[in-house]
Amino acid sequence: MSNRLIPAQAASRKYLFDAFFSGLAGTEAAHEIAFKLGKLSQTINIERGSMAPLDPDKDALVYVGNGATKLIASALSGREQIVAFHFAGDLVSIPAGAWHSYALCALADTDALAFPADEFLEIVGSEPIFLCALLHQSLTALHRCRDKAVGLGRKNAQERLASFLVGMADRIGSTKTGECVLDLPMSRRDIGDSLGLTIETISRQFSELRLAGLVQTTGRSRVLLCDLPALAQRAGHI
Amino acid sequence: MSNRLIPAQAASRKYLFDAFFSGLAGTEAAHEIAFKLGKLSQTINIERGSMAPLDPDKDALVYVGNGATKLIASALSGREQIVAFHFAGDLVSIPAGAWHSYALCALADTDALAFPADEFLEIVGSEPIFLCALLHQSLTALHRCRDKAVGLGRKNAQERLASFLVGMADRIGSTKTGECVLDLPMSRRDIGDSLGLTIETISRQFSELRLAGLVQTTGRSRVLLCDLPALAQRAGHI
DNA sequence: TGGCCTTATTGATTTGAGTCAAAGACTGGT
DNA sequence: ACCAGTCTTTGACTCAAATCAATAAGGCCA
Repeated sequence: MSNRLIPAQAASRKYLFDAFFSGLAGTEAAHEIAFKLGKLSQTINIERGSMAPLDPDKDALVYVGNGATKLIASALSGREQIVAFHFAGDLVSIPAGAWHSYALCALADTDALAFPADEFLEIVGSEPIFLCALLHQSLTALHRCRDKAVGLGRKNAQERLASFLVGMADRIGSTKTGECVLDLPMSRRDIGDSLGLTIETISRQFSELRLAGLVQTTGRSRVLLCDLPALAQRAGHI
Repeated sequence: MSNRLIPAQAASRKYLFDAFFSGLAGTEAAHEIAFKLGKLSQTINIERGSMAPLDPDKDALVYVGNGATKLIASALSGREQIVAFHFAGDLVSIPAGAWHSYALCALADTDALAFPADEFLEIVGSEPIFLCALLHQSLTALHRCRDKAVGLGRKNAQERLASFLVGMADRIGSTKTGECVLDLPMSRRDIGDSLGLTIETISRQFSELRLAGLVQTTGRSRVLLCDLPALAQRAGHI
């Protein structure tokens, strides 16, 4: 049983769809489903900083082939909260008509496949292998979102930043022996919007972590996490 | 395709399992699966205020047959965040070995069925109808959790409480023509732990909403929401 | 019904993060 | 290599919610 979708290596429609689909093949019915999904899918190339062009009236599923995205929720009076980051191989569920309005925005140039959620589920609804993959993706997203909620509800600025860094290390860092090099594709503002803090507070907390010898920064995006266990400790992780 | 599990009417093991299963029946393979799941399931009766006795080392799935529960996440230094509330008919996914430790606690006497998640998925992995139901439950939970994250990250105390009340009205209130009567099974402390606020702040915000004529309270648990649209407006909903 | 214990409300004070403001450092384009 | 514009850092001050403290109300049991 395959639970993990794999990232795409190139931007062309064929590669993108193949990458998406190759994580799922294996059954006899797969060919027909591939055909239907192929027709249903919309290839989107989102350039850094712009929004995925999604129908705001229908729930969407988006497969992120490569690049990186943020999922932004907007409440009244223009306040924005980044609800999740997604990287190559992730599948994002974007609800329409919720309390807040959601938009998917690229942090780097991104190639993706978009599907209307209900039709996707219609097609895939009889194929366990797809459903399993979807289920795992959504459970992973749910568990991440809960951990995020703990941070937003009960942690101070430093714990939130530490938690964010540990989480990113896990997803996009190159770790070895307690150290980790991270190239963050998001700005300080994005980090703030994700952690419920301001850009100034993020900056101050970076300074403190630097002073404590837990991280080093190079330029705007490169971060060296010197001591992951200590950072996880500061993050309030169990 | 059935996406919704139904609540149990009585506490006995048979009724509980039947209620759980009747939301899912329909295929030929159902009988065998029912048998396997029956063997796998553990009936638990959790009394008000106590924790579900779950193996802390294995991911769990819990079907809440009746009653009400809170899912609590604990970070270091004993801080607790309520990550979700669940009512009759809900299926809860509880991860082990995450950043925070999770526990399911009953708000009222509750009857539930507990399953080890991996074995459950093993059994159910080939049956689309179960997977669909699971998928829908987890997507609903994910979308709720995201909306909660927006509140925790970007809303002030009053907006959070308004949002909470509107959400509860949706799930357990009896609504008619813009008004709604709610009997909250959770204490002010629970509300605070869910909204990332203190009990005092909750109390003050209730007072303000009362003063604004948006709610009336009777005793500790009864709340009358006088004007749902206005409340949703205060909640910052789009 | 009365008494006791728990939970909720209200008030005074403190504090951590937000806001406003200014200076410094990257990055991309020419 | 330089310049312009954007992003980041740091500092001074403000404010919303936390904390501390005391009173009031609600619910449960004898």
